[in-house]
Amino acid sequence: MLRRAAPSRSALALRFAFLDAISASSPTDSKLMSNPTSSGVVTRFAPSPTGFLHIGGARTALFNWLYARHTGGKFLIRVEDTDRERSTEAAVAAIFEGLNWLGLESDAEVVFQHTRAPRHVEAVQEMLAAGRAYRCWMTVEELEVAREKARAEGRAIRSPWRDATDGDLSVPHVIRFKGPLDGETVVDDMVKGPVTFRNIELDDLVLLRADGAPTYNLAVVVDDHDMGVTHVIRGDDHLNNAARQSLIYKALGWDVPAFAHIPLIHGPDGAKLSKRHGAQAVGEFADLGYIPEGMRNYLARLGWGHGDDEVFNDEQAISWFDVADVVKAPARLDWAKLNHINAQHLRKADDARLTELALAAAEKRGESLPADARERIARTVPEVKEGAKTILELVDHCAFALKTRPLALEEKTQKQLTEETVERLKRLREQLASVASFDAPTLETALKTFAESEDVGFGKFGPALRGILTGGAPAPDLNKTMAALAREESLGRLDDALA
RNA sequence: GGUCCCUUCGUCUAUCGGUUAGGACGCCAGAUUUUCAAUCUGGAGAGAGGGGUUCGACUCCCCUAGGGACUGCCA
Repeated sequence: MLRRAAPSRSALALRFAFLDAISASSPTDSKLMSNPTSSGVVTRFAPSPTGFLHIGGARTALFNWLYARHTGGKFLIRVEDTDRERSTEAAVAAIFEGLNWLGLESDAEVVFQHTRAPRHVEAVQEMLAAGRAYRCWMTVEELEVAREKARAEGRAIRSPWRDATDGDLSVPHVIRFKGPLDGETVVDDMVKGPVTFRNIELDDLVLLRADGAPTYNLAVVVDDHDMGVTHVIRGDDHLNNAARQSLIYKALGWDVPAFAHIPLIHGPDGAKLSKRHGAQAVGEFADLGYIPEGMRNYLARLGWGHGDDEVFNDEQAISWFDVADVVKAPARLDWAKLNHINAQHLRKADDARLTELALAAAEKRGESLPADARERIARTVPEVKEGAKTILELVDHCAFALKTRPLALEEKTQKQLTEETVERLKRLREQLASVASFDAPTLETALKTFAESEDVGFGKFGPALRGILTGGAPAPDLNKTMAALAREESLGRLDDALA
């Protein structure tokens, strides 16, 4: 089901006349139309490739993705690279790397906006022919003066060429939209509610630059229409643009899509997110050890909620998400809560996967690792993952198992190794050597049995044992620590210290 | 300057005219204890201010204050 326009008779006539004129040579909107979806909903994420994928952009993408999944619709991606000067290949790559890491992939081929320039120009020709656009020869200097004057008078800027009938076509000029001077435009926003703008306040924005290149405000409208986008979910910095864009839709005789302007994400201090707040790029969050599902959960909870639900999976998020429930106010990034949410997902994650992530993180850190690091981490991860908030913490928690014999003992441990304790630990060593299976539950029993047989509490040998096994590194319960080390390494470390 | 948006514990949020204003993170205290965490229990902690409307406002309206966006031949 496509969102076809329900244009007025005159607009329709103009449109068809124009399409006949350009006929087969120009790209038409039909080839971009996505296939019908069961719900008819089509959302999109339209990043501008001038930098990395910002955390705020990631959340915008997530909301679009969630809404499309929730409604059984489609999620599309379009790269807004009409500004050829500022768009870079590296940025495109970085954005997709971030999107892929988060698991947000387009349901159709990605559209690069700059390739659609002919179609954008086509739409402008149409508006020009219909008297809904005009050529403007204002110079940069004239514009500056006019802008200052308009600002001082507290009104929108108007070009003197708006009603001109002549002009030298051989001289470079822009083409502006000819907006209505009276009446008002209402953006019925799904998040903010109806927002009314008086048309007189809306300036005539440039559609085509002097070099003939389309501008953002023109390109979004044409592409969203051609791609069959039904719901435009984006940052609320575009709310003002929505009114101008609505006018363009109407001038073209097209249906205006539903708009949902979501508030931006701010830094912990409430100011716009910037470098001094730490990470901004999703790639940085990945490097800090956050995992995609944790990130998705946290991001979904920023500016949206479903009752008291805090920790949830994708399936739940998809079934619960609705744009109507998005919060109106901007949210602040809270690292502590991100850590907590991520920790919840980390403990549910598959051990083999965590092992690989931890190994990669350790290698990336440039740590010198034993040859059997993977095996050591694999044994340790199940015992320590409940205490880790990030992959980086997980690596820290594995550190004790990655040490190689003989371990350097802390001074504290050496002091604890009195003759009595050494003898006791030697007896313990013999007990441990004979346990049937070197797993945590069995070892726990063995330790308890040993303490009882010695008629002492753990305090009499636990700290020293720990020191010997870990060299002072943080580690889980002694039974788990030994299980992670396995029999040979555990006994070996004991022998090194008790010799 | 103009237009527009926003405002519940420190933070994220619930509430959609009637609640002791709920939950989560964080924080504090206690429990546990063989380190660091984790875990468990308890606690402190909020409707920006002022007017209305109403029998009754966090909830609806207005004003003020504060924050933000836009005001580009950037997106």
